[in-house]
Amino acid sequence: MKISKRGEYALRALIDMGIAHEMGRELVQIGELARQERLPVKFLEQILMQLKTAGLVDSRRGKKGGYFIAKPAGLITFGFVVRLIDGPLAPISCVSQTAYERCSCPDEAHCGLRMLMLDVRNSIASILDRYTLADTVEVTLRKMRRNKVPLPFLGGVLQVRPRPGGKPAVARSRANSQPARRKIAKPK
Amino acid sequence: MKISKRGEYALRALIDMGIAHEMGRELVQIGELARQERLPVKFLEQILMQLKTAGLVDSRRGKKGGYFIAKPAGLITFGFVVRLIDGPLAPISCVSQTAYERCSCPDEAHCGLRMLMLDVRNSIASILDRYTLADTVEVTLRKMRRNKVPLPFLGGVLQVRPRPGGKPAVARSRANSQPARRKIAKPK
DNA sequence: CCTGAACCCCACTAAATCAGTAGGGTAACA
DNA sequence: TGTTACCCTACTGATTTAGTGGGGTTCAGG
Repeated sequence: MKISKRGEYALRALIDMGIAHEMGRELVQIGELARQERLPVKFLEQILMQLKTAGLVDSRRGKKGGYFIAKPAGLITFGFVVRLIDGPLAPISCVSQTAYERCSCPDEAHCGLRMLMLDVRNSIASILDRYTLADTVEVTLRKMRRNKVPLPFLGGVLQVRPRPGGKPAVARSRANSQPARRKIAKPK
Repeated sequence: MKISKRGEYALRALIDMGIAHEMGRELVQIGELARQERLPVKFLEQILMQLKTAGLVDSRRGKKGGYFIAKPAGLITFGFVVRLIDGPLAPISCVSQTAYERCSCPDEAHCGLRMLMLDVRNSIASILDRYTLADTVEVTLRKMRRNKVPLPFLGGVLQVRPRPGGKPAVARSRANSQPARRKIAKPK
């Protein structure tokens, strides 16, 4: 039931970019993302390309370039990203809603495994399709502030100037565009 | 988030053996399982070996041999089987309860992805660790009876004899002359 | 106009996993 | 003693994974 490293890195990078945006940084360079999450630059580059093609991320080239999320964090669900990188959420494809495929069992309507796996897939999807990047960014930042750990993407940030037509820079508005629908469970 | 074919086949075979047991068949031959689920015999054989080593299944050799579940179906959880064949349920290993492994992120306690994936893993585990083979067998049989579809593994311990001569029978007339003395175990 | 930082775009690959095949060996029943 | 069905090991082709490598293009700043 694992997701791939590729998927994991994609999600980490997106969360980082979401946090950066919330901190007033609209551009993040790939090197900084890679350093923050301690993962290989060139691999991350591939992944960001994929996210860009999918419209989740955009970038600016040139000397002061970088990446940024291409739409409001409240509109990016984890389900979308995981499906994009790792394919369907369903444990077996005969219960997938987005990529159904018939399986080898003789009678799908009376397949006990199918009933069970449908439960599992619904349970996964109900989490991953409900939570957005905004939710996670908000929870993460709140927790960091409460525990007084240094926030990322603060150091030497003064070169923030969006291209004309870009989204205006916003300085730490905790108010979320999309209200969180559920609370993320606290780790033990 | 897929489980492997191997895992899927293992679960199918176990469910079949559970049904067979419920129908009064204590032994099921591998060929019958493979035919029922339409999957390669030799591959299934490997899988059953693995289940046997794990103590889920036992077997009898020789001419009237076969496989059977080695303990009450109510004690076999899907979580156990999936973990056995496919490894941990957790989407990323830093939220696995049974096979925790540190990930590359700088601060696990404030990792947004981790919080989310912990939710996912708990949600999966709560289903897979709660449901047993007995539950699924019961639900499946009830549904089959309600919809009046022919039940598999009828015919008690008697088995359909193959055509003498070695070649498999062309027609699949599995008409059972014996009125099935079905030992219907009452659903709880 | 030049330089260098940063994104863009392929190609490639070592290792692992997957999904089986193949081919005997051994126990038990008739 | 022969057949049937389980037991065991090895192997393999295809695919996926997790990256590397190496240039090319764009753009700010001097």
